[in-house]
Amino acid sequence: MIDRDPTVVRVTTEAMFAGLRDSGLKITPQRAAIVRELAGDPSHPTAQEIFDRLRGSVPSMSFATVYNTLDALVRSGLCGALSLAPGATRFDANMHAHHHAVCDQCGMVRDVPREGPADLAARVPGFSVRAVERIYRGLCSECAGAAPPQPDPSH
Amino acid sequence: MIDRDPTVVRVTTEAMFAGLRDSGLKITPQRAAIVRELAGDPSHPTAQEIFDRLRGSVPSMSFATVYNTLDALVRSGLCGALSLAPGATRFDANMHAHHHAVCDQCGMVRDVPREGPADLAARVPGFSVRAVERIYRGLCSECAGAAPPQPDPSH
DNA sequence: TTGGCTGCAAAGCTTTTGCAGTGCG
DNA sequence: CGCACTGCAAAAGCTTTGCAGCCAA
Repeated sequence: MIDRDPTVVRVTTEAMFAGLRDSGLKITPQRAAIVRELAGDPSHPTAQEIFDRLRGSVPSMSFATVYNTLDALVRSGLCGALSLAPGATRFDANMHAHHHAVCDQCGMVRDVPREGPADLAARVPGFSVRAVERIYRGLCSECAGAAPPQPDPSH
Repeated sequence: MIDRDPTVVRVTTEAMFAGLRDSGLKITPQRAAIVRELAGDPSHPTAQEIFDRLRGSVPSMSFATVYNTLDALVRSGLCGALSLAPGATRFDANMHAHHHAVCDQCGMVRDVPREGPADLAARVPGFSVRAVERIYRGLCSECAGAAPPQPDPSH
């Protein structure tokens, strides 16, 4: 499920192109570059990070275009937008159902496969549940070395 | 667990004052007002909302003080900071272990009691899990009426 | 008394918007 | 060929910072 080998990247990229076409959206060089960058990066980059990486290869790329394109992808259901910690929104090309691990220290976000049956039997009175998402909070292996203790910032 | 009757508000307020003292922090009129406002509000207000509500009763209140105080409370483990959706951080005086329901439409955040055993047996390879948090995404009862369909932004 | 806190204001970061020109389909 | 998309720039929303004066302990 944490599958980011070249074949999967290609398949994901193709699926995003097809999805854009299906939604009646145009495939421009800028969008193609953003899609390729996102599909090939499992680290959940921010809009800023994507922009910075593409400046070299697509010099005319503008900030607004990155936001516009990511917004179009999210609206078409072709990628996910994650707001799991303070700071910029992160984007996720992995559209399989999965959870996330977030490092308290460095902010890293990693996919965590969903094991066992979905908790879609979930019922919350007075609320129409569409999806249940889990966030594993803690420390990534890099930060776990001699990390100072930290109070729980998320309740 | 969603307990916000006057008695609980008083207890929560007292606990926050005691916690501030224990952390060597001063209890100023501004901080007292912020603590009371937060303890009495189960709706997870933003810093802006708290500021707006206190403008009337504490005219000298400044924006930076609201942020400073909320930051002090979070650092001392006396309240939680929630980043569950795009937009401003929300604050939560409920420090019992619980989950959250987030409305896709209006952004409302509601506490959801944790039922059954904690999933603290959770294990993620290469990650040191401190807490597992669940987010129920969907529509609140108000938005569920004739709400236009919405693509899953967080899968 | 004094170090921490407040208020003000300015800056920083993230995201959105308006608009004229461009190019994909 | 037309309309969606792009780039630029400015603005809007959220949060942090610097600093002089004030006050809780």
